[in-house]
Amino acid sequence: MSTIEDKSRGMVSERLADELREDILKGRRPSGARLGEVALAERFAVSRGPVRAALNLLSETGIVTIVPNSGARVRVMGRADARALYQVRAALEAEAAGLAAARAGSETAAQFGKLLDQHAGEIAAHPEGAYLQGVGDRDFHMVVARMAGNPIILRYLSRELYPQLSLLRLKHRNVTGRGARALNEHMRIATAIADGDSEVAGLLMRRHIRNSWTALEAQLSETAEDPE
Amino acid sequence: MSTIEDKSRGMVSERLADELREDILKGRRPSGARLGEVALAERFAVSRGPVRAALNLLSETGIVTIVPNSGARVRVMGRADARALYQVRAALEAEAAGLAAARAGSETAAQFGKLLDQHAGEIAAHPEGAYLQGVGDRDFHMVVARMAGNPIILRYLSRELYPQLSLLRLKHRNVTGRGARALNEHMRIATAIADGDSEVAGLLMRRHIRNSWTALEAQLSETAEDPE
DNA sequence: GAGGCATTAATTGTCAACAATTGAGGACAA
DNA sequence: TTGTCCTCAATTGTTGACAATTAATGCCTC
Repeated sequence: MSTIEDKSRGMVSERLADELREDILKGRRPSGARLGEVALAERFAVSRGPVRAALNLLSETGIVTIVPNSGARVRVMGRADARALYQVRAALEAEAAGLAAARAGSETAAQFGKLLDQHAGEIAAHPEGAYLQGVGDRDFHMVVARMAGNPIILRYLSRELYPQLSLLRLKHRNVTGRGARALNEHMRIATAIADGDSEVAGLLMRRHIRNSWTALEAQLSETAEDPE
Repeated sequence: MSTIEDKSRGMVSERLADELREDILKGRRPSGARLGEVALAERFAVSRGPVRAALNLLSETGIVTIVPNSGARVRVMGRADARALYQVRAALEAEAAGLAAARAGSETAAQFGKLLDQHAGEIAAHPEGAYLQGVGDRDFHMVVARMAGNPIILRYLSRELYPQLSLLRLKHRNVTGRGARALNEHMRIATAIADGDSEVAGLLMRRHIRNSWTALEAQLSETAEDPE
């Protein structure tokens, strides 16, 4: 079917990276799968140059690991990786929440209200756990990250940590009905940000992510494959 | 002279990246300088393939900016970039200090003592400000980052934030005798870490970096080139 | 039969030529 | 003189062939 498909704007290597990222994050090409350059080049009807560039791009985001002279594979996320990920996430998102609070304006509360109402509707429609894994939860966190006004934080979160999170969640689909609790925590964070209370916003965000980690860790324990 | 020089192990692209990074961080190839692929390829007697790979590597670290179809340049760090950098640094290093404290053992205090004694000696030898810019200050922060045991934090700090810091400091050489004060702050942080006091360690580290930013910001104001 | 070593097929790293895009410079018209 | 358009040189993006490294296969020795 699709050789490289639709949008012909931009560099081939970036379109390739987009395709591959979607493949990986959608569950095709499972963790550990080889990503041979020749195979990919044939699959997308393109030479090996752009393929290499695309693989390098994806290795930056952390969803692909490249070992020199051996090749690229879809990253396998272990328990230690997940823990490290959530630690960094807690630090960066707490900072982001604090910065966002410091920059909050008079219209901030209304914006958050609209967004969270929408999320509440989605949760009501899908009562059991569709919230956390979809784009819903990330939306809130992305909004906060953008509000922080720090391009480095935004880049780390959107380009590296969140893709890795998606990869991590591929195997632990049902994030047991934490949706309602998460939404509640989001609302409290939003209030603190809108109030301009940096300290509380950062604290609540940190706690929120810690709770998220606790829930995920329990799941990791259930489906325990390997001790480490 | 040197074509690619000495160590012939490893990939050409990585050796190239090392050479270029050193060139940039040593002050040759000033901010904004073009990094044409053909020129670099001839300069290092190598083809354009590895040059492209090396430039991509350096753009990941943030000391080179690449605009598609236009080329690569040494990054120009503005005031906003510096502020964002120090914000992220504060968040990540505070987290690292806290994690390090949580993992501290009985030998930690002795290790820090040895390191900081050495730093004190260096400061005594070079009373005016050689401390902060050299490898000395970074050494302490690197030790803390390693102690944290979080590979993501370590990678961000060593591979991205610190190179950018070096680039930023290229134009503001003399970090007015903050050496002694910085060392004092380091000692207090080390004590907190060795005591296993995560909260205080994180707090002190955050304050330490905030102080560092204040000092740098003053210098940026003095040599104010552009309003932004 | 098991372990170690040379050989070989497969894959990645590098090269040099080709295609496409960009930005500058100049000519021309208003 | 100024603004616009066109042309062209320079640079990046892509391609396919060549070299080097790796990992597995089979053979030989113990």
